[in-house]
Amino acid sequence: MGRFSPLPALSDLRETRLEKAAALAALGQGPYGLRFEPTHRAAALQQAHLDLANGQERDVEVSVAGRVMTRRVMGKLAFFTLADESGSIQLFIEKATLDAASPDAPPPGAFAHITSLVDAGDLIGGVGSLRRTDRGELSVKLKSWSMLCKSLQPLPDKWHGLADVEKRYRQRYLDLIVSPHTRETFRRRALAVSAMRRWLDEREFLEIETPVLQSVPGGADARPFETHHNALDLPLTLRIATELHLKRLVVGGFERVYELGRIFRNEGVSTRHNPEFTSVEIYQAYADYTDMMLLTEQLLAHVCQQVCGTTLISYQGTAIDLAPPWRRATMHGLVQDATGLDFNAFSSRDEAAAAMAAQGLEVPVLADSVGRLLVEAFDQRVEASLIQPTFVLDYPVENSPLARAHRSKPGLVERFELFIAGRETANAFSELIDPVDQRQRLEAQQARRAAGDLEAQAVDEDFLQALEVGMPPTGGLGIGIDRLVMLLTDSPSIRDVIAFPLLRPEARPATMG
RNA sequence: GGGUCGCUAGCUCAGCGGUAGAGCACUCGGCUUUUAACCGAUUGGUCCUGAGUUCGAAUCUCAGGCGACCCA
Repeated sequence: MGRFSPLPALSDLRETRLEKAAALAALGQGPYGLRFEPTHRAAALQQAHLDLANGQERDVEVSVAGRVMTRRVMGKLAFFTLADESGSIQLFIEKATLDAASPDAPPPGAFAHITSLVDAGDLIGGVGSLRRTDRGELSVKLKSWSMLCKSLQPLPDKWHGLADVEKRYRQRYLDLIVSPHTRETFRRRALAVSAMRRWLDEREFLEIETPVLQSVPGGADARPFETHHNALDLPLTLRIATELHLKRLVVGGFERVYELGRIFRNEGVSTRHNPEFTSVEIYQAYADYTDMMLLTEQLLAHVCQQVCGTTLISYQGTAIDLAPPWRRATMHGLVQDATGLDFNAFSSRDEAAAAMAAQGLEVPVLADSVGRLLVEAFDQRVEASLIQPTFVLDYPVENSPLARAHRSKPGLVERFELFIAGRETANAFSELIDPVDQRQRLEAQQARRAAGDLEAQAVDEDFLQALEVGMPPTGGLGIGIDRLVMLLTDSPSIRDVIAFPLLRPEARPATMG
């Protein structure tokens, strides 16, 4: 039993539909058809018969299948709109034609059956010739039809569609049935993901799946979901990143690897966050973060071109140009431009904090170093302003425990994050491969963890062991697929690009408990 | 976590202290060129839940639930 117990009024509607299903069964045609072979999809038919003039017929036999979206019945003539995945086409249902072509139908005949037993929402198949009506609507002039699935539930309002945002997420199937825009969003998402995989595969990147269940979560600053393995009596967490396992694969000799898959972070829900989301992480041996910048530009411009047909897109009314090359700027430079503060000049955390406070910036207690304050200042004053694609370079080492120390700037690491439309969209490093340095960095993280920072990373001994065996210099990159798809589909909320976003379970009346 | 807004028929919404409403959908009747078809009639309600104020609450108050948006 589902969570949606039918309300009394709804059961009346449902009851009538069940009665119609029974009537269909009594006519020898059940409410649930077997196979049906459509010769065409609606869009293909529309395309192929553009030349058919109004009021003209074309004596070809076609068959179509889909969901009845609207019904207009007038005496001895009826028009149904039939929608399939490609689009829709009208059924021209004439009593004389249909009854003559279906002599087997018992009285009162085939026309009476289709008009009285088929509701909006039902899936039917139809066979007939083509006719463009006087009003210019290409139609299948019906000779026979069959019920493929009797729907027991009413469709959402045919004019307003599904306006209730919550219902759109909870009953996504309804949203998909009535909202072409929603269908297009998920079609584009699939296109983006497959274009990305193809691009990587063509460049000899190997996709290797790594564990979702892990005993030590690592690779990102985030709280994990916790679970438990019964047979081993083992506490486990769901992965918060794929980084540490992909690096083990690089140690193992795979020089170009990636994984495109689901990540889980136990954090709040917002228009930009869903607890499970999709990322792709890409590792290339013998490369560094400058190589990853080039790769990012080319990969994302390619995906955008494939999905949108152009690299010039519009996001929430703002034009964004994804054609490479993209702006590159250091975090220090951007913060100085925005606030006038030169974080290279500060010699202590307190000095930086005082300067920030003087500029009206918030100073969180957890930000206990000049570097962390720099990132704070960036988040508060710069991030939202980075609309066109921008690589932000050279992060403080404190915030980047897995990135390699900068080759020429002390205290910094070779890292960039990509911002588009004011949002972090990608994150990359020259990977830290020095096992001794890595151990110290993770131990420092562990200490923060012990001090109460629940998002600080843990020491992963097995990973450190792998680094001791030796990992080639490597460039690593992570891209948030959901945020990318938001951009490519002009979607304001991450929930618009996740078919079934996490929602609190619906409240049930106490009596149902 | 904070703020604002929302929750009334299957759907979309109005009603804001005095008999629970409209359009669409459903059901019935009419209609051979409709496409939000049209015309007529009839159905359909835990007004999110609970407590309070009141002669009287969908409406006012408080608490709770769920959601949306903005902020952190």
